Amino acid sequence: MTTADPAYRGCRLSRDDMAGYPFKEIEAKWQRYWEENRTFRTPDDIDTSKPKYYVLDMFPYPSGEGLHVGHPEGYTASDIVARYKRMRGYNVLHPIGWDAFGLPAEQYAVRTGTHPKITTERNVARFRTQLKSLGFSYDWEREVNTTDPRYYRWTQWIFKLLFERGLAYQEELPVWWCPELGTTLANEEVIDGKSEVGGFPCVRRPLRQWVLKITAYADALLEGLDDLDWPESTKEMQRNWIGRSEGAEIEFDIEGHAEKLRVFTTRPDTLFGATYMVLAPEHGLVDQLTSPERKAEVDAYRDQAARKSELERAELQKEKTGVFVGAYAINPANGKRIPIYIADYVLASYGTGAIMAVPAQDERDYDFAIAHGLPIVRTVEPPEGFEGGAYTGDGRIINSGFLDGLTVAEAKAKMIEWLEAEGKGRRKVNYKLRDWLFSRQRYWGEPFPILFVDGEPKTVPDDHLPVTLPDLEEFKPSGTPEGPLATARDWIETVDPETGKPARRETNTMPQWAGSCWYYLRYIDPQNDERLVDPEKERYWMPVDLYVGGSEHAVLHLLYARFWHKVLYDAGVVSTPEPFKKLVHQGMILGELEYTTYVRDDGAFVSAASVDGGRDTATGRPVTPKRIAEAEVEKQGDRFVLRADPKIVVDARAHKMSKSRGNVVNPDEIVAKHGADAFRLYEMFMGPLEQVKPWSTTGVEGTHRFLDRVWRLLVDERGSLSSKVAREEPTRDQLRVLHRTIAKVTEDIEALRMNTAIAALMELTNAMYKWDRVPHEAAEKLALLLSPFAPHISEELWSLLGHAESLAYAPWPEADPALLKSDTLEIPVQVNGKMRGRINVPADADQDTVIAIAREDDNVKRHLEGQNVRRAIYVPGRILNFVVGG
RNA sequence: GCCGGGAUGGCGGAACUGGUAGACGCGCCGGACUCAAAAUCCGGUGGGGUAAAACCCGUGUCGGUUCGACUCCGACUCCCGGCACCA
Repeated sequence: MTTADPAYRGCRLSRDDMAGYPFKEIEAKWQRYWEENRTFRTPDDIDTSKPKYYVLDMFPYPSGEGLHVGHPEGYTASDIVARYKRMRGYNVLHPIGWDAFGLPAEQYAVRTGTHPKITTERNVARFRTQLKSLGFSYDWEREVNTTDPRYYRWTQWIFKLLFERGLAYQEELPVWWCPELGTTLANEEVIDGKSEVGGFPCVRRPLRQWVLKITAYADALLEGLDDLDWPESTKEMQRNWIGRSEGAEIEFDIEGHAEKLRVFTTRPDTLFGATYMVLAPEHGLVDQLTSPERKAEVDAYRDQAARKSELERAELQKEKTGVFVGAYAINPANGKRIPIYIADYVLASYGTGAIMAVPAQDERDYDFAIAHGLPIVRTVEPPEGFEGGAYTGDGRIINSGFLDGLTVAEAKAKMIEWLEAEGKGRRKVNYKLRDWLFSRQRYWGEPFPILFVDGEPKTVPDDHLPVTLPDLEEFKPSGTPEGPLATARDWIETVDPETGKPARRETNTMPQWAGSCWYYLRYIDPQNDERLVDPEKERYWMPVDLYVGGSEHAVLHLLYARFWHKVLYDAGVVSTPEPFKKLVHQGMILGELEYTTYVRDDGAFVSAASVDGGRDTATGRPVTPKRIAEAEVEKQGDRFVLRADPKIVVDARAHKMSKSRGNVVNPDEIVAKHGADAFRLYEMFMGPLEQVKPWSTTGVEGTHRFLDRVWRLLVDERGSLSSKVAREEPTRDQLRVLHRTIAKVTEDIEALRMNTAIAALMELTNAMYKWDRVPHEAAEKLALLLSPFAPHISEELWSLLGHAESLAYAPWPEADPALLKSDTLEIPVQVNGKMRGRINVPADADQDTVIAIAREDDNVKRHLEGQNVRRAIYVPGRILNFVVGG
């Protein structure tokens, strides 16, 4: 680092803001210093003998709204760790970039005609300014942007790799088609039959699509989870999403037909109890199996099922509908004829799209059997007194021939053995995970590096990458399943560079997930035009040591990224099987706590306890919610009531921030009013990082006040170092407080407990206010400890304390264990587990001494008076408990 | 319905392996400074009780283990997040 330019040091700190320290000048000054001195630049040629730490933030989508207060929460936590690790001597990689492809920019383009590139540039510029204003220690020279052709060239390169490895294929698939958006959507972008963006109705229709074979990695993705330091809930969500289940595939003969019916079951042990079969309405054999006299009914049912939205199918689940197709299958275990039905409670997309129904051991089958008068044969003996219909627990096998008397687990194994010996079935593992629909009919996404030559797809040669997006005049979705790119004739019609034959380009583009699947690799080597990432650099920096981002990405982004990473690992491009070693989700920040009353149409207040569905339950008349001030309510028992009329219960809760509710907090305003340091500090002080927590305006004022106190402790009215700061040795007591704080802050940062680390710094400051003079050393340590949290003020204090260089690489203070202990201890004394007094004892006092001192305490003495002390339990240094009585 | 997380003062939260419940901050109350206000500084602040103490109650509910439980065990209530006919 270069010596601070006198221009910075001489920066006049204006005194017009009498209310507090001059944070505006300080923050602007240090942001400029860091930028001009490239303080947080992580060089390409690095001393690799030093340990590394890769701290990654989930990069933002640069929306037109700008940053919201949720972004800086995770970003501040990771920045604290990055700054801390630098001071501990690590090489730190702490980058940021832009996930800038996506629907909003395209929709904006449709509305206004503004090219998404323009919108994106504008939004990125705004985000960049906002992030810089918060003092994050990113290496800005490593910024990546998924919409930059130099970046998406490598996204395309990875797609080629997937294609060449047989992991990308085309298929006619029923996909969600949204007429309003004029595009298809992935399953996860459709909620209850409506588009996630916009809430427009969607229908399913078949379309030629690119699909990635993520199912080939299902087991690897499942097993890889075990060793990851990730939130258990997220790992569990991924496990459920993959949905591995073990069982058997069984073949049923069909009476009078050559075809066999294959089903998947996790309960092969119950085969003897299979009394009918069900096909999904979409199943391929339905037409063949339907008898002429049943055809009308079956067709009607299928039509009806096809028209039902997912929502309706889900909501009508109480009633199990279905129709008999007029054919029978033969149960391979007992040779019995069992009827075949179609019913929409069987999903076409899972397993084989057909099931064997065992009503005695499956609730859904039981409901259906009852509704359609089908036989129910128990094959597992329920426990005595069992009242329900289907029994799904363990027990002894009955009515099952050669399985009788076994447990469920034993019978499963034996049945599979039998099926395999008889050639009627086999062991089988099934997954809920489906292959990943990877194409979108949009403009603002990565083009596929694919040419169709003679109707066959082939990849574009590497030296012709990237395939760049053509500039369009018109961004409207064509309204047909062909995307907007279909209108770019000159772009589509091209020549295969390898054969010279005419070729057509793929007009689909990749989904937004593509760019975010591998961006963490590009940060390592962002300018490399020869390779995706230099292998040597990759080996040094990977894996990501800490990844911070929202839990809304718990499944999709994090699963897709792991999938790509594993493919790259198998291809030898990366050196680790998993990309993200430790993962943390920041909790959502809600709006300020609100008190809400309900006002009836006649103007009367209605108690929140008797409001349901927007109506007063007593009179049935409509009510409107009305927000009221905190001063108007008081707590009574476990609820809040109106102060003026305690019969009226008031709702007290914090809501998600939303424009419609008008409770959105704008970070720019907070920074302008209280400064970036106070803002960062407050975001961390609110509570545990992972927890959902409500915003509080007075809370920010509190952290601002704390920084004012720190400033006034060390700086006088003229902006110079206070005369209280003295070149003198700290006393033993001062050292103890100081070193306890060092130990606490260090442990807390390591464990990401930023809230308690800040509390410790506040305690230290409170203690220092009681000192007559502040030893220089103590002031320095305070500045260093505070610097990861509130870097600007800390740098300014550090500089006032006589340092010419930034503290960004100053060694982190070490706690001396010898200084943590005090000479005397305060020991709480209990009698029969109840607190009766406190005594002061020498730190090295033995049990007998402690007991003797305790017996002298007046209050303890009174409780021991005339009592028989049966035991005295002394936990050294912690507590003493007398057990008395008969 | 299933899976995961949670419930502690007026509010956000703290209490690490069972050992002083309520750190720290907000809010509120009182005092100092000021003509006054703001800002700042000092003190108080779970509920009851007392002149002050003592003492009693208190970590969603009920029960258990223990010298001792916010913490461990069992049952339950409510809240938040996710999945949801996955055979």
